Amino acid sequence: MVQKSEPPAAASPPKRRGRPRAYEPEVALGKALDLFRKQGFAATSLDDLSEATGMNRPSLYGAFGDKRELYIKSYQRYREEARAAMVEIFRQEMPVRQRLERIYASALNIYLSGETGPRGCFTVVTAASEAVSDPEIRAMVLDGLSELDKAFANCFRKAKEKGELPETADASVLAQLASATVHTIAIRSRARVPRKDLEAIVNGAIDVMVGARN
Amino acid sequence: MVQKSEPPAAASPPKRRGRPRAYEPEVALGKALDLFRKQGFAATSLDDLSEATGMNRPSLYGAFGDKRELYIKSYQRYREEARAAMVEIFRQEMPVRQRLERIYASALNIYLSGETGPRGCFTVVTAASEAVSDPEIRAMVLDGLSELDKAFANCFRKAKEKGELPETADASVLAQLASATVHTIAIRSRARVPRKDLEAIVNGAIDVMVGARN
DNA sequence: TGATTTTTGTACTGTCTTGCATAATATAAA
DNA sequence: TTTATATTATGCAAGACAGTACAAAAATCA
Repeated sequence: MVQKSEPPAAASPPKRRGRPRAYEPEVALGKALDLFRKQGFAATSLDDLSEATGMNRPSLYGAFGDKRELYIKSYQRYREEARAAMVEIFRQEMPVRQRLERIYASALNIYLSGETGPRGCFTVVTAASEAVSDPEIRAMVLDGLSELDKAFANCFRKAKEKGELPETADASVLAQLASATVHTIAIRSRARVPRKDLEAIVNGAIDVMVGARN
Repeated sequence: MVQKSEPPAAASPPKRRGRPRAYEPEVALGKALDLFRKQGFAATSLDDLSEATGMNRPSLYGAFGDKRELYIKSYQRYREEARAAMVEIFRQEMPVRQRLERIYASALNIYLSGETGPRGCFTVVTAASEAVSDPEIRAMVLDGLSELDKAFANCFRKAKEKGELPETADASVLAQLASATVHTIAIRSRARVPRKDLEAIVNGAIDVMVGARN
């Protein structure tokens, strides 16, 4: 029930009035995200979240609002992390094949990590569950799906410009295949398909998308 | 709370002793499946199931066991239906492209139907949720995933034999792409991506897999 | 008709759940 | 030292939940 009683230790000590927080919101949100990813929304109780974050229930409400709001904030955090990883991979110049390999390696690392089981893709997990009945969550999931599509489309468009792909290649069709490959490994990782099988799927898909390695 | 009070009306009236059932197990299981697909395991209460099936809770227990057993039986029912649809499509001889079109059309019909929202693919939904923590359910999901892979692999192998695909085509790689396409439309359908977008994804994928239509 | 069997319907138990009210605690400001 | 403020911790209230016990009901069999 204690997260780490050290004072914030942030760069600027803000000299806040009142009793100091016993938690760091960033850390707590990360813990909540981990739990939601593992168990889903409905199967995760506030007591579970309280234990995982080291915050008691009233503090959770004060910091993040009710369970649904906490879920939404957890999802936004997830998206930020995923986007950061993507941006990092897109910053440098490199051949398409290599870029795709990096993207899928990053995705596999994210999906397969987790102490008590593979964490999978939170967008996919949320699409399968809460997105159906909650319009606001659904809108976020749709945005997440299309962000991935767009990133891949961009990737293939650039490759065409650089002459790495034939002029006849359809960037958006390839992008949807690339997204589909992400989705299939996200699903399979949840069912604990071994990493090497997932890597084989990725390699086969890359060969089809950009041509087999000479 | 009443499913239809008519007597079984089945082909052979079995003359069972005791008070007759007020429900038909097959019908009730179908209703339970519908609800589980829509809401998932954790978000579905026994009261919900009781209302949907027209059976009261004790009858549910008597007929199907506890909630988890009912979920498992619902999933098995789903698989039987999915398999029946597949077998039907594989019975007749036809070109690969047409067979793929039929398979995806059938999948889309299953995923998009549902009065209160798209029902999606129960294998995918279950993989994302219960499969992580429940080994028995996970085993069933893995079986479902590989059954689809195998069906597609068979389809492509036959196509190679008939000369519809080049000898260099890798049936198992194509099969995993075909499965990935099923998974991506299953996910997207849950986020209520419009049917025509899903059809575009399917058509693009088919073109990549078996070559664009002249 | 009465006994037997099977299922239904009601009600109950104990646990878990969410959300909040209230008091105790720890800090800064006056 | 006192006061104001922000947070923690305890605990409560109302309801949802899973699962079961038990009596009433509806059929067959003797």
